[in-house]
Amino acid sequence: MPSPVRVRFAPSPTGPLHVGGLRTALYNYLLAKKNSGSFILRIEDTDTKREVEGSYKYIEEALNWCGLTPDESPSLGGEYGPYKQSERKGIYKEYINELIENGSAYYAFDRAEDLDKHRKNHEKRGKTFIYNAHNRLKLVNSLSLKKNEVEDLLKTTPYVVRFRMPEEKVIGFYDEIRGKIEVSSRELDDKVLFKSDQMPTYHFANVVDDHLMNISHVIRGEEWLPSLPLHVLLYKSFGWSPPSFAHIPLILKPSGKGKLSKRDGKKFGFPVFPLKWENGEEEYVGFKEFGILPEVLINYMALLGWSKRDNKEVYLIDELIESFDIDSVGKSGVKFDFEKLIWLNTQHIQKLSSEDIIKRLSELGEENGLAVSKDAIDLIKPRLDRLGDIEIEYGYLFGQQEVETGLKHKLMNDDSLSFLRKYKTALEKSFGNAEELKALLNECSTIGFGKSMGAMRLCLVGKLAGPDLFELMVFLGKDEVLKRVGSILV
RNA sequence: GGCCCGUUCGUCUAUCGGCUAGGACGCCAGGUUUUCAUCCUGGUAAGAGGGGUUCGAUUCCCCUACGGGCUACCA
Repeated sequence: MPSPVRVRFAPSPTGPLHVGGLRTALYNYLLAKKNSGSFILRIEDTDTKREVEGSYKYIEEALNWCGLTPDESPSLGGEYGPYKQSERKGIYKEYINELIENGSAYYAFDRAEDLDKHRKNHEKRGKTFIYNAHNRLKLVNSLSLKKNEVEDLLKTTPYVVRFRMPEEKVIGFYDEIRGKIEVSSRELDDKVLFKSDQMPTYHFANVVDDHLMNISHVIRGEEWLPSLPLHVLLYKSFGWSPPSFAHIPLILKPSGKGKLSKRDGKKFGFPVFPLKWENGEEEYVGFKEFGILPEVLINYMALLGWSKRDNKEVYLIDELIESFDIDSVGKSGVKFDFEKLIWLNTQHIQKLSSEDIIKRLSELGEENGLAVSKDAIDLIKPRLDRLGDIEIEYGYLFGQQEVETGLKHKLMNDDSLSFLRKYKTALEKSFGNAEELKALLNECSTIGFGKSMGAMRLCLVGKLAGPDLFELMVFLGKDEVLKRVGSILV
């Protein structure tokens, strides 16, 4: 029987969850669910200085909103807890000692300033300083010092624990997406595993936790690929068998260079976070507030870097779980395409019933007191591309709108005004269904059907847009229609 | 600078040695809708460059270019 699939999403609480992180979480989730496995949320808060208040809560809420609910997490608990690395300090201490004892790691006492100096000196000579087999005996550590010196220093000075990288060794490893990769250990350095504040670094905590939590597959961003050899060596040093690894490509800016960053949202005019994020001066609108459906965000993130041969584009989460496979994930960085997200949103919205849309709107708290009736949604659904700003975009459904002055000058002449007067009088006497209203307009029209509609539309909507004129009239009702026509006649 | 990863229409992608290189978004044109949107039809547009291997390369190999990542007691 194969061992169960257990995957983890392991963000640092250094700010809101961004789309890259969301996609990593999604791919992990899909792999877990496809294999009836577990999806674990682990918080990697080993750098206390960079921790941002509210991040954890945000990450959890964002995952829940998207439907990527973990099976085990800091707040849910689970058999393999604690799920916050800051609460696992004792565990790391125990395991780091094991590595020191078996000779895979050693103490180092170099001051940060001294190492910086070395780096700068090397740089000046066009070289790179690496803390490795070539240099470590010239530096201050338990490999270069005598035993009693080390013992003294351990009591008096801060120290770190470094990995003892083999001098010359080809490290081969396998990535599910990229295949076989080989690196010479000569290029690698003696990475710090344990910091002087007694906290582990990412590399160490990550390996220990993945092993202890019985993680079967590690799916993470491509930025970790260069440190994979180190991680593989760490597993070896412990005598553990490593999980399988898949490094997924990064999400890039829509245009220009580099990774998608939180500033890009403002720059390009779209959200980059699932939910609203406020932190002091910072304030970002999320996809949720913008009116993107959570299932659409998920659908789009899945498609960004992954596809099936069948050309299918519109997926529900269950279909994704069914179809997903890690080796169909692309290798190259992908640019975020907001237009396509909006298109997908439209597609999903059209599949919802008007009742569903109203329910979604009320969940969003979309506009308090705004009475979005089923009739209103029926009217605008085909042109609904997002669930945000309905009271602005379709304000004419809920109250009279300012008439665009340019159009007013263009369309409102003596002829059209006299038509409107005539139609208004007729409507006062008889205001029937859409069909009848249309016939009535035809009767009253002195300026041609098209122009008459234009004039009416301008009165009711304020611009030349919107749903079918006669259905709109029925929706607004006699009084409102007469009021709006009346106000333009004044 | 060093190391690692990548490179098919503007964008997301299909193709796992036989290609008239397919789909989707966008854009353009036409049709339906007496507005707009929806919808339908059609069009636009791609294998970074150079060497190999091969009967045949987008597919395999090498070089170059470009893009991205890493190079912290950050993750």
